[in-house]
Amino acid sequence: MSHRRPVHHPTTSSDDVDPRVARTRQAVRVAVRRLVQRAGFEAVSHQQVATEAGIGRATVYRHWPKRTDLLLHALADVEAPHDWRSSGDLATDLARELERLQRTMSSSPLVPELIALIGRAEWNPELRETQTELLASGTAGLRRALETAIERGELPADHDLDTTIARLAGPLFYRRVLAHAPLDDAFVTKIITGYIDEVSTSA
Amino acid sequence: MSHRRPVHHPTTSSDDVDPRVARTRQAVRVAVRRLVQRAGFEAVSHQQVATEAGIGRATVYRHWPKRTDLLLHALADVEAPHDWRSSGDLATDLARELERLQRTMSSSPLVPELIALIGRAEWNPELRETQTELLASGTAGLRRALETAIERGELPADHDLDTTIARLAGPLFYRRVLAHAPLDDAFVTKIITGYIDEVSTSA
DNA sequence: ACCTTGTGAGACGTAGTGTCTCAAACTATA
DNA sequence: TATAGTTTGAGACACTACGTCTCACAAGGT
Repeated sequence: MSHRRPVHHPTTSSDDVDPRVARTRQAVRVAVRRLVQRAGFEAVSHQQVATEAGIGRATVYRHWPKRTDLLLHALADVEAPHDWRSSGDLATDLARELERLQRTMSSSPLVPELIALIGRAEWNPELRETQTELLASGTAGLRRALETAIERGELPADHDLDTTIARLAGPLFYRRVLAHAPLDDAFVTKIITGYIDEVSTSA
Repeated sequence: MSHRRPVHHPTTSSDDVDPRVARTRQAVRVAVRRLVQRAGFEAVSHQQVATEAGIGRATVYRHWPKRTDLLLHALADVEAPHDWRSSGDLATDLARELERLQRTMSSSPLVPELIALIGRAEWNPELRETQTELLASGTAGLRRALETAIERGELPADHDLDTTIARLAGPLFYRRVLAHAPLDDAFVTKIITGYIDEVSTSA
C-alpha cells in the first residue's frame, strides 16, 4: 500500500514506513497479545482490537482484513535470533537448549498465542505455515546441537534429527499443553539423561 | 428437566430419557462432529448446528446454552473401554499401546475435535477438565502397561509414570499436532526401543 | 506552505445471537 | 384409544457484531 521507495535517512530502527503506520502496527500488536492472553484468540475481533488499541475500527480492517491476519501480525516478530555456540559436549548442549525451551514454555506470555495458533492451524494452511516456522525457530537450538554432535562424530551421520527433536521437545509440549503439569527440572533432566544414555550405549 | 424416574422396560441401549431428547442429542452429536471436522470448532454455532442437524435453533439453545457445551457433548461418549491384558513383557505391551495411540491419532476423525479442545482448554476450566479426562483415558493403556511392569519387578517401584507417559506419548503429539508429520512405524519403533534400552541398561 | 496519505468517526445493510411464545407433534400410561 | 405431560419447530423480537464505504481532519513528507 505504501509506495514510498527512496530511503533518505537510513534511520535507526523502523523501516521506511509512515510513522503513523508504525504506530498503528505496534498498538495493534500489543492489543492482540493482551486480548489473547486475557481470553484467548476467540476474544480477538476487529472491534475488540480497535477498542483495546484505542484506534479506529476501519483502520484495523484496512491493515488486517482477516481475523487471522491479526494473529499472524502479533506473532510476526517472535524470531529468536540467539547466537549459538557449542560447548563441545552433546549432553551439555542439549541440557542448555532444553532448559531454554523449558523456560520459554513455562514463563513466556506467548504460549497462549501459540496454542491459539495450534487450534486453528489444523484447518488454515496459512496459519499452519506460520506454526511450522515458529516451531522450527523454537527448536533450532536443539537441531544445531545435534548437528554439531554429528560433525564431531558423537552421533552417527544418519541420525534422524526430526525424530530426535520430537522425542526431546515432545514431552515438554505434552506436559505443558496437554497435561497442564509443571515443567520442573527433574522432568527435563530425565529426558536428557534418558536420551544420552541411549545414544552412548549404542555407540 | 425430565422427571421420569420409573423405568418400566429395561430397554436395550438408551437411558430413561424421552426418545425425542435422545434423537436430538444424537443428531447434535453427529452434526457437531461433522462441522468440527469440516471447518474447525470456530464453525460451530447454535445456528450452524441446528441447520446441520435438521432441528430447531431453539432446541439447540435449550439443551446446550453455551457454545462449549456443544463441544463437550460431542466428546462425551469418547470413552475407550478397551479390556487390557498384559503379554507379560513390557516391550510388547508398550509396542501394542503406542501403536494403538498411533492409529488413533493418525486416522481418528476425532483428532480435530481434540485440537479444538486444546486451543480452548487454556482459558476454560471446564474444558480443561474434559481434556484431562480424555488424556487420561487415552493413555490409560500405557499406564497399565507400566504399572504391570512395576508389579513384575521389571521397573523400579518408584518409576515416575507421568514422566514416562509424557516421554512416550509426547513425541506422538508433537509430530501429529505441531510438526504435521506422519506417524510412521519407524518413528514409533524408535520411541519404544529407545525407552526399553534405557530401562534395561539401568537395570 | 504545499500536497499526499493514513486516520477516526460514523452511516449503512447484512447477518448472527439469545430469548421468548405458542401451536403442533410426540410420548407414556390409563 | 383417549388423555395428560413434554419436547419440539417456527417465527417474532431486540440486540450486537460484521464488513464496507465516505469524508473531514490531522499528520507526514518535501
